[in-house]
Amino acid sequence: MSQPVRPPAPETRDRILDAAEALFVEHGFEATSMRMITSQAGANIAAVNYHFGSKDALIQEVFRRRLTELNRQRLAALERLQADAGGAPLKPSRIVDAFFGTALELAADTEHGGHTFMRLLGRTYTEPNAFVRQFLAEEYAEVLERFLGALYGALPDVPREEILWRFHFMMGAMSYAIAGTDGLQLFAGHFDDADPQRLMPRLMSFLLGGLRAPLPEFSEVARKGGREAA
Amino acid sequence: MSQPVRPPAPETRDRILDAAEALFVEHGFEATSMRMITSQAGANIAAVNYHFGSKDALIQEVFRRRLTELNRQRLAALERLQADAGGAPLKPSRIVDAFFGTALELAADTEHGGHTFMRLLGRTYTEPNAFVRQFLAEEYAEVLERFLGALYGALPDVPREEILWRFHFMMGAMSYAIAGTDGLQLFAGHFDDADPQRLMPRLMSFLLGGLRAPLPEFSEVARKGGREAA
DNA sequence: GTCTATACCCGGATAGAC
DNA sequence: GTCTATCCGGGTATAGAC
Repeated sequence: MSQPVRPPAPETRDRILDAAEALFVEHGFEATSMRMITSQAGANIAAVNYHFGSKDALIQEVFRRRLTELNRQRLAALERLQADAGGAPLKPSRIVDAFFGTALELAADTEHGGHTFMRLLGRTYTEPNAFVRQFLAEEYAEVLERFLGALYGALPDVPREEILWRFHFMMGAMSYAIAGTDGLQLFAGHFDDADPQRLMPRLMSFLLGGLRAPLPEFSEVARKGGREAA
Repeated sequence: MSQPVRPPAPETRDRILDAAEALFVEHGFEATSMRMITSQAGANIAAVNYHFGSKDALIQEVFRRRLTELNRQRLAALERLQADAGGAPLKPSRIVDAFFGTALELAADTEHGGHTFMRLLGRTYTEPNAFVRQFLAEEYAEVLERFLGALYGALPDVPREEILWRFHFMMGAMSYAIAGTDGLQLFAGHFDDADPQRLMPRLMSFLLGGLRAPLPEFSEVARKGGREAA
């Protein structure tokens, strides 16, 4: 019955990551104590510090193991589009789908914690915590560069600055879309149809409508009072 | 020289609120200690507990004093629209402007802390903290009811569920719009033009484009793999 | 009514035994 | 690799000064 090499039970570390991810979603980073995490993971308090070094480093690792994979898939989807197009300009809707659709697919995966993670990620973009923001910016640098470049090429008539802002707005909409699938939000009691299956087409319509909207006109004079006029 | 009634120096309480608001924006709720707040406000540690009862109650009061006024203005703007229309259906763009434009105007006020507050509010919609969410939901109940009703009337051909979701998406976009005016976000280094004056038209174009987008089609079969096809 | 000093318990981090 | 003991800083409650 002796197996040649029993894999050296790489358990504790992963159990801590899973427990932390779930608890962070439910309570937030700060309200989740290391004692909560380790007790849920069946580990000792000091195990977090041993395996990760600090609570902050644990948070970072929770994101890293998921985000790296998500952004890899996003880049792969974009590269597939570009290969299929063979040099021709891409359709903006495809690009948007490669970025946001991939994320929503992960959010739809309730079996392996993808949904849990995306809820966490969505609200973390605006985290005040400096090290979290710094880390996210680094993790996203390449993907943003590539997707923005693709959109610039797909929408040559739209000023780049405008595309940049609209991409930013789209990320906000997605963040709230994911958060909104979980009740207990501002619209609690209003949503009759929170079917995750339908979220993707709903969000995609909205995002593309916003991305393709007529360009804004900037009036040189202050526009104060513009709303008051009938 | 004896004045009739010297107003009994209602200072400490307000100084604490101002200090808390500023520190919450910079560090977040949890990372801001009561000792930081009271020392910045020139007050004793126990003053928070005396004036507000707890840190949570202080957070709540920071929001209440600003949010009540913002939502009052929103409702006033909506009522003005309805009075001017005299029973005729409202233009969706006007409704959107009454809600989001009013908020952005507050965000543009850097003199009296409006900007500071809106940054804080934007990221708080998705707070995991249960009591904060609960409180926001109550503060927003009436405004949401009224604005959604107005949009239902203005867009009779759009399913209400769809309007609801799109309103939710719009709030996400606005939240990120405000957060994006402060550098140090994901897009740090990308924005060349973060002029707050231009943010309003930019965001409005996007929101209206999304709101008026063609309705999504829900396929009955699972759409898995739809993106992979060329 | 307003404010202060202080004591309490909980949470994160670390050292060192095993 | 894991656990125990301990330290320091955070929120909170209270007693009492003004």
